[in-house]
Amino acid sequence: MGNAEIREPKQKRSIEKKRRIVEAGFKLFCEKGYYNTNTAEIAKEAGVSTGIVYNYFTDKKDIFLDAIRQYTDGLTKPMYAMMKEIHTPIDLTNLIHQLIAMFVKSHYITKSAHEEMMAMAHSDEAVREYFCEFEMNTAKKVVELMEGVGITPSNPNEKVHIAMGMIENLCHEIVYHQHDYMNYDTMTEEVVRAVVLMMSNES
Amino acid sequence: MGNAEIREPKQKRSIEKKRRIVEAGFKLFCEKGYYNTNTAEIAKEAGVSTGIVYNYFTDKKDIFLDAIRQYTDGLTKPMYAMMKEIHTPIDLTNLIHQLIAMFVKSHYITKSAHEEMMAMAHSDEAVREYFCEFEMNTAKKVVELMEGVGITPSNPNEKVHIAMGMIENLCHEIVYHQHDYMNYDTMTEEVVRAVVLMMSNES
Amino acid sequence: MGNAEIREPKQKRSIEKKRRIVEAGFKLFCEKGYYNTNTAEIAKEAGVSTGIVYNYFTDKKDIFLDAIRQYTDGLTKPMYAMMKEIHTPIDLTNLIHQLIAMFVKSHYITKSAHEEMMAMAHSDEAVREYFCEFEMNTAKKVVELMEGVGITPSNPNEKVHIAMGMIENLCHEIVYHQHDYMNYDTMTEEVVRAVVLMMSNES
Amino acid sequence: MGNAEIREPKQKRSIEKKRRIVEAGFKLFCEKGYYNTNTAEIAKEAGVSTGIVYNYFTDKKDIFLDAIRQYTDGLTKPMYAMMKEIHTPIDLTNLIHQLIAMFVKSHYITKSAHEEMMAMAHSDEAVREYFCEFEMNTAKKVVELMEGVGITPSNPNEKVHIAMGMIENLCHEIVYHQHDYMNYDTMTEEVVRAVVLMMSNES
DNA sequence: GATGAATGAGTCTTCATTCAT
DNA sequence: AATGAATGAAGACTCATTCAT
Repeated sequence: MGNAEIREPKQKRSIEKKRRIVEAGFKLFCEKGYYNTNTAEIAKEAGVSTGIVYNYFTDKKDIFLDAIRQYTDGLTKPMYAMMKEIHTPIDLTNLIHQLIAMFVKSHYITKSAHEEMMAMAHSDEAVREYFCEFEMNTAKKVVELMEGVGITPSNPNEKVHIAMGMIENLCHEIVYHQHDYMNYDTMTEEVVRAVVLMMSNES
Repeated sequence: MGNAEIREPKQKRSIEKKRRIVEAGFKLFCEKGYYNTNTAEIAKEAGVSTGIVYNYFTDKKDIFLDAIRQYTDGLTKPMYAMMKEIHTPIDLTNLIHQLIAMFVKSHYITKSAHEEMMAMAHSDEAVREYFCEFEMNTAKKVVELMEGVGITPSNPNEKVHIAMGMIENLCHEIVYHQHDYMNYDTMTEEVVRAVVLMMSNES
Repeated sequence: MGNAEIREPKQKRSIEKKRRIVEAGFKLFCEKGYYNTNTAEIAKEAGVSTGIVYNYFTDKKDIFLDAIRQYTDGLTKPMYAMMKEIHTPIDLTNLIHQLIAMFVKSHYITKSAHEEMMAMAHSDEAVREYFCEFEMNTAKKVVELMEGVGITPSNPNEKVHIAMGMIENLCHEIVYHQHDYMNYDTMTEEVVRAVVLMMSNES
Repeated sequence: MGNAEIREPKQKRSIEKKRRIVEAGFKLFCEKGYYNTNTAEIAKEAGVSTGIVYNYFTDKKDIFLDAIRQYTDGLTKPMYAMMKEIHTPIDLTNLIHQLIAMFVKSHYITKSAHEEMMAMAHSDEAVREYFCEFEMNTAKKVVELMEGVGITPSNPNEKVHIAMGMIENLCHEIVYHQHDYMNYDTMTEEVVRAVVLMMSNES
């Protein structure tokens, strides 16, 4: 039946249009959630007609998948860039601080993309797979980069995973929850300390 | 809306019926997500008619709110119970291990309730509020209990929050992601070590 | 996902409602064709809401399938009934005349159901299958009935098929085309004569 | 609508392009039906842009009308050619056999064009009219040709119509339905016999 | 209290047709 | 003449909620 062909835009204008749709979708998904955003809104936000969306994406979920690709890239690219700049000797404490600052900034930008992605991962195999691979790749990359600068803890995979989770949680806390019985500077200090301690435990 | 009165069931049979609806909703929300579960399914799973659901709940979201109440209770009650049993002197390492084991068990039961809840928190003020308060109360309670058994780290609020986040992440990792490049026993060891180290840092 | 359950109505009122929907669909499909009839129109014509249609049918095509079932039943039932009444000795000429009269009447009622069905058979496997089986069963039944009254031509299957086709064409001609350069009484006479001749050719 | 002028192409290249579009449309309509074929597919199959289609045709239905013109021409031209070659004395049996062979061949080529056309005739006045006239003209022409070779049955119009219908049905049966309880050689024999008998009945 | 049939607004998606280039 | 990206109206189907019984 529907052999609507999805064109991978090569023209500059088309690329730009596709980008605008993804961006619009991403923004709305984050603000209101996937299921509370309809395609008409996305199209309107992107400044295009509803029909054209389906020239670039197979369906609504396809927009979402592209959106989380953008989100994860936005998260990892600056991290990798930062870590490539590092040269020994390293002040690990300082480095983690910088990483956290960077992540917090990303979180402010990407808003609630992460939770939305996690939630989608329940019911959607493609999202789950993407997310799982993303986590793995990121962790591996970080382990590599750490090795490159002489940080070689025992159980590096596990530690990196734990540390990334802690940082992730911290960012969320800072960006969203704003529990007023906590001091976020203090919390950050504690996270940094814990991560540094963990990574210092040489094998 | 209208003047549909939501009755708080006093009769035993009614209480039981309401409980069954919440349980059915909880189960299905976890399995398939809030938006992929419809009220007819919930009613069927609960063994009641679709109409009766609206005698006990104002709307679908109301079921969800009750469901997450059940989820959080299921999470915290066993924890509180366990911690009340503790008497000094404490083997903190062992205690954390036990806590993790307990959480993992809860996670296996409650499945993906947590992510679903987080995702709903975006678009729904009531959910967000509930969740925020829940986290705060739990953390405070834990701090209290810790004090009671003589564990008094510096920045207790922040540390408890961080530790709970780590344990939460660990559980998720164990229950869902199954990254095969990681050893979960090792990961657990590392989490326990980090938490113990953190909590041992007396003020 | 959608496990919308199609209920086979047992209640009198429900059966009546399902019947009304099929009838409305049948009428509109015949008048305007399958693709020019939308579900809202069917619902309106049946005097029900659009939603309720999907309680009784899985989709639009399901209505169509039921409609053609009704059409074919309407076609064959009176034929079978008539043939059962026959007792030897037979006036074959008279019988064929009666059959044609009956079919013409059915065609006036069912309008263009037949062509619509044939057209649908192209693109839809279920329709094709149903139609093919229907033709076979009808032909076999007719052969049987003929044997029962002592009409035993050579190649009965083929002849019955040919004869039914001729009668079908004749009916269509009479009901729809109204070519004014032809005399339909004459045409009928000729069809009857040809069929009688064919069937008289004993094996 | 508008003032979109449909140009009747005079240029060789344009004529060729229009022909390609009709051919593509015809092919796809037959394969998948009118409503399951979209203009983009037709354009692609024809190797032209979607836009150019509307330079040669007012709308989608216009392509269809041209396509059935092509279909009917493909059907009648070889028939007329064959009948012109005939000289008395005639072996009517043999002639009908040849005609059937020719029609079957046409049917294999044109696939399901006929049913599609019939179905469209319901909802579209232009199609109905075209088809009605086509049938009439063909029948008249056949009667003429028959007279030319000395075949002059009583009621020639009616008989030709009936005979053409029988042959049409036979072809469809052979090409599409493939009922395996029938022998198509036998069926063909019977059709030929019936037609010959009918035409031999001189007035 | 209980049922489940009924409602109809809302959603994703398609596609004939147009138009800027 | 030609392109193919863009439009937007229309349609099939879903589902939270209501209400007659």
